[in-house]
Amino acid sequence: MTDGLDDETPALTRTGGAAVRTARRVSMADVARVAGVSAQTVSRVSNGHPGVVEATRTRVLAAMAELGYRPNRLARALVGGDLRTVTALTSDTAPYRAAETLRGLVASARDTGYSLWLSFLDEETTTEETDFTALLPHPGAPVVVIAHDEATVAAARALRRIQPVSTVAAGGRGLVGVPDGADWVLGFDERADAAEATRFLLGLGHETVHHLANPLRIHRMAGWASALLDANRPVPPAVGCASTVQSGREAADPLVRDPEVTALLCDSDEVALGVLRAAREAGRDVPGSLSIVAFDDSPIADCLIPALTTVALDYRGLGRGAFELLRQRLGGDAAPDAPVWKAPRLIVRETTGPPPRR
Amino acid sequence: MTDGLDDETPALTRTGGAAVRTARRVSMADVARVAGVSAQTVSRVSNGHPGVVEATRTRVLAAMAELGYRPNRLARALVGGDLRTVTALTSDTAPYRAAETLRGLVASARDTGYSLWLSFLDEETTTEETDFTALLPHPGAPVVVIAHDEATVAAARALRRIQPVSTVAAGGRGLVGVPDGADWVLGFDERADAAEATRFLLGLGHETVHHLANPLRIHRMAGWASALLDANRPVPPAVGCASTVQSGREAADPLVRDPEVTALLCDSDEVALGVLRAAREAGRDVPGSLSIVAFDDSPIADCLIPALTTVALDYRGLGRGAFELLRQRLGGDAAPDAPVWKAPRLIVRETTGPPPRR
DNA sequence: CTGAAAGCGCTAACAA
DNA sequence: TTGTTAGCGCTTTCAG
Repeated sequence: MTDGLDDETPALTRTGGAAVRTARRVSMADVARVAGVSAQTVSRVSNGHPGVVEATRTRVLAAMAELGYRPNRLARALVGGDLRTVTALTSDTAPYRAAETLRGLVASARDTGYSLWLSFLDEETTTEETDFTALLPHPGAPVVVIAHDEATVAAARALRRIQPVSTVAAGGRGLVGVPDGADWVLGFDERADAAEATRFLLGLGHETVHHLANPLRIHRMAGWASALLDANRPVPPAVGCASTVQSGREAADPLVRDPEVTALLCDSDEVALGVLRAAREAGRDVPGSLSIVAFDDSPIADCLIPALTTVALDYRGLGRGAFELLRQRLGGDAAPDAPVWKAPRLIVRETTGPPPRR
Repeated sequence: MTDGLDDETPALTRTGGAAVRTARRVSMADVARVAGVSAQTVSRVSNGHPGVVEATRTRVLAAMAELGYRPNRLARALVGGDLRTVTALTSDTAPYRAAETLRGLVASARDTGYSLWLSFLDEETTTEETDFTALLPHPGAPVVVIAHDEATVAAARALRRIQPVSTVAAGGRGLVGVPDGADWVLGFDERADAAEATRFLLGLGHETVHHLANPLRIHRMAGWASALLDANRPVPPAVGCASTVQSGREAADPLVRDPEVTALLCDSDEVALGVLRAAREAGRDVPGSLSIVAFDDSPIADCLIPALTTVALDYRGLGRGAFELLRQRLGGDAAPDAPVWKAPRLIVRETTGPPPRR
């Protein structure tokens, strides 16, 4: 190696087929040599340890800059240090909620110099008998599980057993099987949100409100039921569905054929889309003969016809919050006590109105 | 907190705040001791190296199983070995395409024992002056860029310069700025797909077809234009838009107000949803006065009202293909020459019909 | 066919 | 305040 400056990949390309190895990284030793200090001092500077006199510090920093030094996170992690990586564990990133939560997670991770390792729960592999260690970059790696279905909730629990401190289930609060109030769980106040939406529908004059619910979200159900009870209304059986368009369509089918059903609370915008289709096929006019309120306020809500009345939920903020909580539990910083996400907000659009006249 | 029942966290929790270290992993040395061989032999077995007599092999394997040994990938990578990790680089996982591609990637990665590192391009950080090394787990890490917009395309190009072998742009072929025919790029035959969709619309009797296009997808535009030209039809200016619902709605606005526009080819289902809304606001009936064909066949296509005529594209397969290609380029296996994804397919639903009578 | 030695890049512990 | 010694878990030489 002669000059500096080159970094990139000069002659290397021709290495011939297999795993081209990059031009020997600049290591701490290199920096140390240039700065005329020991590797240890470079380490201290690199990690912002106290007790390095300003003069040397500057010298080391200069050498780092000159050489384009970047610490090798693998080596750092190997000695028990921090890989500076969060593992996001989930079963699907396609649903709006999951995608947004992930985005929030990634954003704050990056802001703090963390990288994101993404692990998917295998759909086939059953129950808790998953090999979680295989899902992690290394044992003990901090993970945030983005919990929104049975598989992810089970995973959150199982992980707790293996890794006491480092797991946080974003969106988990209010899910069956996730201990409520656990300090490693983060989620919206689903009970209040559902109650509010239900009251809104009641206020429009509906006799009662039906619920197309994700069976996992017990707090939503509780909020819905109690709002009904408080108003002395009958509580119809909740109808279970997954949080997908198709599932919504199928689950809604019997409901929309029942003229008694005039107001419907849906688990998500995706579900509501399916409901809209089912209603149309059953000849139900929305909102003329059927009102719909959903949750999420994803980008589709605004453009559907009719546009969806829905509760806007800040999943991105939730993702950010999950990361903060994780760092905090890892002993990083003090608790970030400012509220992390925007308050939920019922956005009234076109799918809601008074019940049909009898 | 007193009770039992709460399972989890045995004695470990009390370690006191910071990074609880898990109960010392079992290492190669441990296995070696139990098997009565040297660590080196364990390594050989672990990596399937030849030249280990069957008897020892079995013994080592038994010891591994007994101890629950898992190789430490960080240590392995540190010595120049393979981290067994793919980095997916993209700007957003929310769009259906990106989400599905990612899924495919993750699926085949897992099947081969790889993990996935997810890196997001920073929206703010401009141009190619991004610090790509910072986006990678370690220098030289193999990455698949899921390219679908300017930022990702730029990233794909920039990465090439740094890492000759290991990048593959899924979905990149046919994007401006990605060298066509490059053997590190994988994508659908967008030209043919767009031409087919255009011909379909022409066949319905439309005088011409307008195009709400992602300006990056030149091959789509080429296919569309040439289908028009082949049929001796006028080629109207393509209207640019991003691949989002809102962008579709805005971009479609002038188009749907123009009665001359009777057929519209849209960049994605998301865009088409926005178009549907714009059409509705302009009082255009779909498909009565305006026909729409989109691309993707995402879950929403089927449930929109009217249901979307769209070209189904197998992004999941694309993701799988990208991973295979990557492995192959890394010198892994032979080329997987079986086609990796399902052929595109025009699914005719409810947004298409003959043009309005004049 | 198997083992021993050396070292990847880093940090904890101790010494100076 | 700084340097030295060790060693994380693994793989690559090179010997036996």
